[in-house]
Amino acid sequence: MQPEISDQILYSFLIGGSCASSTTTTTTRSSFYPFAMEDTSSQDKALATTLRKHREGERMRRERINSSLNKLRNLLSCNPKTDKATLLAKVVQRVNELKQQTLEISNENVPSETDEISVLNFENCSNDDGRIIFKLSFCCEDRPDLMQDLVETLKSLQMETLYAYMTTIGGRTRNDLVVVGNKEQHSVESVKLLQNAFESLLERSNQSVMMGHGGGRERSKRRRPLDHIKRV
Amino acid sequence: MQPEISDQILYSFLIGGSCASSTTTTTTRSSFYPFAMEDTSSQDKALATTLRKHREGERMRRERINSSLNKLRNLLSCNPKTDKATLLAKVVQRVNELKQQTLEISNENVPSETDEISVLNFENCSNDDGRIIFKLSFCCEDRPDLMQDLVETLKSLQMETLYAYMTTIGGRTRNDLVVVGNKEQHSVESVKLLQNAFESLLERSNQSVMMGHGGGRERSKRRRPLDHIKRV
DNA sequence: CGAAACACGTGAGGC
DNA sequence: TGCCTCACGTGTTTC
Repeated sequence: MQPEISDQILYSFLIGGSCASSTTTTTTRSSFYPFAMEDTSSQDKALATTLRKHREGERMRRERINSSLNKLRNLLSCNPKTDKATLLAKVVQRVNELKQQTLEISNENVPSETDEISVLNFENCSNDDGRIIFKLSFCCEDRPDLMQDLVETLKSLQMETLYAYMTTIGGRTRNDLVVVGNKEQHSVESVKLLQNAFESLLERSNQSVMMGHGGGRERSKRRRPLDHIKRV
Repeated sequence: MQPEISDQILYSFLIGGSCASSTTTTTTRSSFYPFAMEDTSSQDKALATTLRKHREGERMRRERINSSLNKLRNLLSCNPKTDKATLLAKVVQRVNELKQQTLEISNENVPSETDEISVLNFENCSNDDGRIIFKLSFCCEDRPDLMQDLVETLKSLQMETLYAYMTTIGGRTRNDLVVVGNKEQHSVESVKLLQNAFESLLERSNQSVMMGHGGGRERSKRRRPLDHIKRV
């Protein structure tokens, strides 16, 4: 876009043609014209090449930056003409969102070392389709028939599983479930039902674990030093 | 940092002091000095304020951009002195990573409309601790005893579940499992074992579904228009 | 016309 | 010293 100024003009300008930068310049200059070569020493030439390198380096730098900016425009799939400031603001927002998402996912599914239950209903999920949705999370000692137990518990409560994220590490398991019930049979109060049902489920887990090998079913082969931790 | 040049000098320079930009300038200028006030008309003053606004606007723009850049420096938790180019390159990389991560997670867990099985072993997970790890994914019609069936199948194969991500939507379910087996009993060949075992598991699923209400267990109450789709 | 965005070349400063 | 990065003010374009 901008017309390229030749180096000749450039360094002549620097040496002789200083205007705003030099306040001592007088009007009585014998030669102001750029191509008056008698004034140009080797020093001036060196300065000129320095400036040229500087200029080119700066251009490369701008290219690198703008290259990344364009990539970001594509990644956020926004208008190619989006200006830098708004683009970067959007990038900040997006990175924040993505960071939080992955954090939630990766942290949520790590089994805790103590037994826990959490039940809540999704008030905001009020699409009025006659269903009521609950989120259920619990951590406990793992056992082979836990899944079966879980399914039967929900069946007895007349509830269905929508999503289940289950993680088992070293004998302990964390389960995050989204379950639905009919509104004819369930209300917000069913939170307590779920709570009670899964408390007894965890209770059964503990008993089965505490009975040891001789009693009920055999324990998981892999043990990690968690058995000594108190139950809540 | 940079010394602020007064508007006076500035617009005088613009009008009278044109050097490199104007090629028609002659040496015979009566007044070249910036502070020759006799030349300053109201037009010049207007031009000066225009320039001042322009300058300030540009400063604001830079501030907005650099503000976002600093936020990104914090978000990526990298050195506050990281230069713009490398910072932006890192941002591109990070956004790509995060995008792919969340995409994998959110897309992987949507049940497909056709029955599918995929088994592979993690060659790269060779920590030589006597265990061999497999990743197992399958989609099929949902049924109440699926989980129990799954657990029993793995038990018969002498394998344990490390992670399980299960999603059920409208009667169809997708299960992604990471299972481990002992290296004394299992090798890479066990991929086929798993494949066969879960093919028959899916086969049982189809039979139980096709038997309808009269036969086996009752079907899920929520139905979506998928039953007519051919099985593979 | 003004407001806003961009690329440019330059001076300053860090290593 | 030279190389690199930044902030700055400007000329230009677009709406």
